[in-house]
This record gives sequence, C-alpha cells and structure tokens, in this order.
Amino acid sequence: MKKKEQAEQTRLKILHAAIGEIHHKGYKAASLDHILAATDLTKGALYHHFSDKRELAHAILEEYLRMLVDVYWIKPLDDCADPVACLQDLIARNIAGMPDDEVFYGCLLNNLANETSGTDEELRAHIDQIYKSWETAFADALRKGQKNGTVSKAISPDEVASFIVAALAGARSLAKNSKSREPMIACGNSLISYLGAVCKPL
Amino acid sequence: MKKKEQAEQTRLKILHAAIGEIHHKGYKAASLDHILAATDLTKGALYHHFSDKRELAHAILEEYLRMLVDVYWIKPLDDCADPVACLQDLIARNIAGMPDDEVFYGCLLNNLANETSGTDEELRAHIDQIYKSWETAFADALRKGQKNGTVSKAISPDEVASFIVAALAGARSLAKNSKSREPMIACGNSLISYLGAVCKPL
Amino acid sequence: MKKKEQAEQTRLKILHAAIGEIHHKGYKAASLDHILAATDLTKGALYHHFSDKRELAHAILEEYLRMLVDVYWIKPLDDCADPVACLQDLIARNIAGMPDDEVFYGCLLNNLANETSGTDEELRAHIDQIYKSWETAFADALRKGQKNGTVSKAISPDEVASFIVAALAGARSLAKNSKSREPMIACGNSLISYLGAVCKPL
Amino acid sequence: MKKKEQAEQTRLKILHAAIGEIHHKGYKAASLDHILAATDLTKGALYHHFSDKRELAHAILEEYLRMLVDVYWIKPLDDCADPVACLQDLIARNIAGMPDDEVFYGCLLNNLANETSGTDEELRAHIDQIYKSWETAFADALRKGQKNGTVSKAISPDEVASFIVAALAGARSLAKNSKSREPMIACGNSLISYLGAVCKPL
DNA sequence: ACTTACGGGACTACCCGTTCGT
DNA sequence: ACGAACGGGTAGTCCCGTAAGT
Repeated sequence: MKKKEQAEQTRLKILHAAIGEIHHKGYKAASLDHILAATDLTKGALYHHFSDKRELAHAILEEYLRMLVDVYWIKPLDDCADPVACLQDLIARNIAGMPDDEVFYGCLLNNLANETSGTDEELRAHIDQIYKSWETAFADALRKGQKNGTVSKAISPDEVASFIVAALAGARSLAKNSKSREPMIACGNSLISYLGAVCKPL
Repeated sequence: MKKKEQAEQTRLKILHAAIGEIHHKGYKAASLDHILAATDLTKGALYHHFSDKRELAHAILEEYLRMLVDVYWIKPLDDCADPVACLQDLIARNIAGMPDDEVFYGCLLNNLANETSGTDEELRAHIDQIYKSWETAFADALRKGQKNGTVSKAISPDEVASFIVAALAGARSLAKNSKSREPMIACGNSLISYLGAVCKPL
Repeated sequence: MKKKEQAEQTRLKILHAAIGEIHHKGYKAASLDHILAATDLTKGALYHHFSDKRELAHAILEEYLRMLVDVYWIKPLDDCADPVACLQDLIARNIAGMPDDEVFYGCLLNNLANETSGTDEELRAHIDQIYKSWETAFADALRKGQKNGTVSKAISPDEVASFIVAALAGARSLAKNSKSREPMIACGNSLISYLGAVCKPL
Repeated sequence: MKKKEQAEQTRLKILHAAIGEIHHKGYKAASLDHILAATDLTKGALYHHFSDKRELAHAILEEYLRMLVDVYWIKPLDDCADPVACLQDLIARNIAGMPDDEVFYGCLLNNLANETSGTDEELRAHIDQIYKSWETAFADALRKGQKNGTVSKAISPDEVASFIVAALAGARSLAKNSKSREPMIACGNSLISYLGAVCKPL
C-alpha cells in the first residue's frame, strides 16, 4: 500500500509543476519538458498518470481550480443570513488577501478560459461548468436573501451573480496586464457600492 | 507612386489575415504559415512588412484595436453633457449591436492581454496603454460630469472607469466561454443600474 | 497444478492478442500497450512470459504459424498417391475456404517475412525455416510422385515446390493490396493448370 | 532559374535517401532523421518539399517505382508479335540481370504494399494502381497474342497476367527471406514452362 | 516588393523495457 | 504470476525566421 501513496505523490508533483508552468507561460506555451524538469521525473511518469496535455488541464480544473473556487467563494456563503453583507465582505477580503504574484500572473481559470475555450470544446465546457457553479452559489445566496427580505426583489439574482463574477474576472485581467493591484481595488470598491446601492431593499 | 499603394495593400492583407487567425486560435497557436495561406502571399511578404510575429501583434494593437476602442468607446463620449446617460447608452448600444461571432470569439484585446502579458513585456505595455486610454476617456467624461453637476462628487472617476472596463472585459470572457450572449446582457444591465444608482448626484 | 494452467492461459491470451494486432498493424507498428489493452493484462504479464517483442514474434511463428502451415498444407499431403491431384485439390480448397478477412489482412507469415527479414536476422531465419518446411513437404510429395510414376521426371521437385509457395504468397500480397479475392482465384486456377500441364508425365 | 534546378536537386536528394532508408528498414521503421542524415539537409528542406512521411512514400511510388515497372516490364512489351516469347524472355532477363542487393532487400513496391496497405488506404490505392498497370500491360499483350494467334484462346489474359505478377512478387519475398537467388530462379523457370505449356495455342 | 528554399529547433505523443511490490 | 509505476529515448510534425534570388 506504500506504492499507491507514492504514486499519488508523483501525480501531484506533476500536477503542481504543471499548474506553475501553465500559470506562468499559458497553456499552449507550457512545455511538458519544462514541467518535468521542475520535478525529478520523466516522460514515462507523466504519460502514466495523464493521457495527454489536455488531460493535465482537465485535472488542474477538476482537482485544483474547482477547489479554489469552492474554498474562497462558495463555502463562505453557506449559512449566510445577509447575502449582500456577506458578498461585500467576501469580495473585500479576497482582494485584500490576494498575494502579489497571484495578482500579477492573473487568474489561472480565466487565463485557461481565454486561451483554450475557442479551440477545445471539452475544456471550454469544463471551465464553463466551474464558472457556472461559482455564479450559482452567488445567485442562490441572493435568492435566499430575497426570501428573508435582506435583498431587493427588484434585482435578478442570476444577472447580478454573473455580473459580479464577470467584474472580478475582468479586474484580474486588467490587474495582470497593468502589473498593478489598482484595478482590483477599484473593482472591489465599486462592487461593494453596487451591492449596497442596488441590491439592498428600499 | 502606385507601387507604394500596392505594397500597403499587401501589408493590410497580411494584417487582416493575422487578425482573423489570432482571434480564432490565439497568439501563440496562430501560425504564420496559416496566416499567409489565407492570403495569396508568402513568407517574404510578411517579413518584408513585419520584423517578426510580435511586430504583427503590435501592428494589430496599434492599427486595429486602438481604432476600435476609439470608434466604439472614446469618440462617442466627446461633447457629452451628461456622462452617466452617455455611458449607459453607449454600453447598451455596444452590447446590443455586437455580432454573434464577435461574442463567441471573445474580445481580441482581452485575449491578447491574457495570453501575452505574462511573457512579453513590450506587448503587455502596449496593451496596457490602450486599456489606459480607454479608462482615461471614461474617467475624463465622469470628471467633466462632476464639474457640471451631472455626476456625484462622491465617486472616484478613475475607479469607476476602471470598474466599467473590467466588467465589460470580464463579461466578454464569460460570454466566449459559455458560448452565450447572456453574460454580456447581465453585465450591461447591471452596469446601467450601477451608474444610475451610484454615480448620479443625490 | 492449477496455477500452471492458469499461467499458460495468460500466455495464450497475450499471444492471441499479439497475433491480431500484428496481423492488422504490422510488426513494427504493433504496440505492446495495444496488445495488452486487448486483454485484461498488463506489462508485468507480458514480460513474465516473453523476454521482449521479438520473442513474441518468435512465439507466433513457432506456436501459431508453423501449426497453420502444418495443418493446411503439409499434413494433407501425407499418404498421397497422386501428388499433382492432391496439390491441385489442396490449392483449390484452401483458396475457396479462406475467410474474407484473412484475404484482406494478408498472410501473417508473409507480412512478417517482408517486414522483419531485412532487419532481424533471427526472425528471418525462423521464418525461412517455416517456409522451407512448407516447400520441403511439397517437394517430397512430388518426389514420391516421380517414383510412383504420377509426376513427370522432367521437373525439379524443389523448383516446383518453391514456385507454388511463391505464387501463393504473392497472390495473397496482391489480394490484400487490391482488397479483392481475384488475385487468389487467378493464382489458384493458373497453378492448377500449371500442375496439370507441366508436372504430369507424358 | 538556377534556384529551381537547385531545389529540384534537393528534392531528389531527399527522395533518393528516402528510397534507400525505406528499402532497408521498411516504411514504418524508416526515420526521417536518418534520411536527412544521409543528405546534408535538415527538417526544413524535407517539409518544404514533402508535406509528411506519407507524401514521401507517394513520391517514391509515383516518381520511382512506377518508372521502374514501366522501364523493366511494360515498355519492353510494346510492339511484341509473340507475347509468350516476349514474356519468357523478359522474365528470364529480369531475373538474371537483377543485382544481388536488389534480391536481398526485396522488392520495394512489394515491401511497401505489405506494410502499408493494411493501414493507409491512400497508399494502398496508389500501390494497387501501379500493380494494375503492370498486370494490364501483361494482359493486353496476351490479348493481342490471342488475336494474332500466338496465344491460346483458352486462357484468360487477366488471370494469367495477375498470376505472373503474383508469382514474381512472391518469389522476391522468398528470395529476400532466404537470402538466396534460388526462389527467383525457380520461379523464372517455372513461369517459362508454364507459359510454354499453357499459353501457347495447340 | 515579394518568392522560394531552407535552417534549425521544439513540441507532443508515443513506445519498449525495467523494477518493485504483492 | 502478475500489476503498477516509471525510465529513457525517439519519432513525426510544425513552427519561426533567414537569405538568396528575381
């Protein structure tokens, strides 16, 4: 049973190196050789654990990015009485707590989406699924707020959810491109204002 | 004198084909051979007019994308008395008027930004410059509004401008990835609400 | 004692899958991984029973192809009083009774011979040995016929035997390549005419 | 105009090296790197003149093997009054005149046919076309003989043609595999007997 | 101004074989 | 006896860029 653990360790080592390489260079520009050079492994190990490069991307989506979205954006909304306040808090904390290199390298999910969704239908669908789960969590929270009277009934939860995700994704793009935190701060402040002004009941 | 025009025509033919290929496949995945195959030209023509692939991208940025931003987002704000109304109108019209394939292939500027800004400093700076001019136009309009009393003095023009651009860019990302217009509509509606609720003076 | 049988069963399972894969794809193009995928086994099993890919080919030759030649071409000539008639009958029956896919995939022995004999001396020798036993059976039968007067003494049994085998092998090549049974029928008819016209005593 | 000739020279250099490599190692086992190492050229030159490995094979078929068949087997039958005699002569001369290494490496056309026809439909069709032109030349000659009374009307020209080609191809296989000229001599003698005994009119 | 020929390198995707464990 | 993990190497493809020619 030692072997199984060791193998899983190896798999994760490759996955981690792949995350780094793809985050830094992009999916297409990422080189499997570089990924392996970052580990102490060789081609054999890689192609034992992953059938090809696309499978690596799928694994990153499923085992890494989905978890990140879950931990940072979905889980914290469980059992939230006042979704507007929760979302404001969540946005503020996530932006403030984001490490510099995360800001400068951009959002891996967003990067992957932009680069692959046009050419790889399966990857696109996979990414879409993750984005959808993100939006759904926001929308569900807002719907709950509409029921308990903390959220204005005039807004469409689905639209607001999609808007917030879009704004956050766009801000990460701008931040990466301007090598500056400012777009994210601007986006955070604006979203907080927006939520307070538009989504609260009269 | 005719020769000069013919040559310029050739240059533009390549530029056009490059725009299409890069928009569809992405910068790295775009192949110079494919670009040329889409024209009736060969390597010699390309490398006569452009020093290398990066220069092609720079030309696309300078001669195509900068113009698009100008025509669609900056020029329409000249001589605008009520910037909030102008922006709301602009956003609504741009989203409604965008053709389907533009929606599905995403924003070329945004695609380029995501793919190249991490690895090519010059391209990043060039793209940033275009984004900045976009944001500046929005911010200037808002500042003018603050002076003539049509815009709330409580908001930061720079932050709001950055926020709007970020939201639009993010929405285009989501739309491309979900193969649907919905994220853009949601974003448009929400931005319009936001502008009305937050940026108007009391 | 049961273990031994089970192991032998495993060996045969691999051998069978290898025969199929090599027949369809050729020796070089055949993949050990594909062969194993066609069974429910893995590398460990293969390399337990066979030292390497070449050994697999040797096993196919020794345990499968030699047997086929024996059953279809050598055994039927035992105790044959009139070898010309026997050969004519044998050729006609073998061609008529050959299933379509056998026709279209060609003769495995011939395929192996063409592909490996130039690069692997041991395989070449092994294949040659099988061909030789085939020719020898024909030649011996003809010699016996010469003794009992049913075969013309003017012909060289060795040459005729070699000729028949060559014609049959060539016809299978042509049939495979033309995806048609016709070359084999033409060859069968012609060989029968040849035997009747040339090998019968005056 | 110098450049065009130089380029054609380059193309032929690659083609020649490819013929050698594929003849010696087989199609699948042939390495493009080895082919190029045999010339003073690099990948760029190869992929400028040929789109891929299969195209190389097609070029060998079209520009080399078709010509060989033409020169050695088809052209000599033009203006032949007595096809049986012509064929007998042709077969004898071709076998006698064949250099040793040609015998030992086998017939490139036959090798290609055996190795590729099962997996590449286009190559199969191309090879078939060449074999067909070969058979047709034999059959046409025999038909002419039937008209002028030098060939028995009892035989089917198409079947006999196919048979001769099959026998010759098979003999080259056996010769290659046995590293001996004997199978070809046996085949030549037997075909000559066959033609005399079966195809001559009574 | 533009074409054709070519250099030279990189990438992914295999493949065969070994080793360790069970 | 067999499974699973991994080593190590090579193959074909394609790509960007150069340079000589016209």
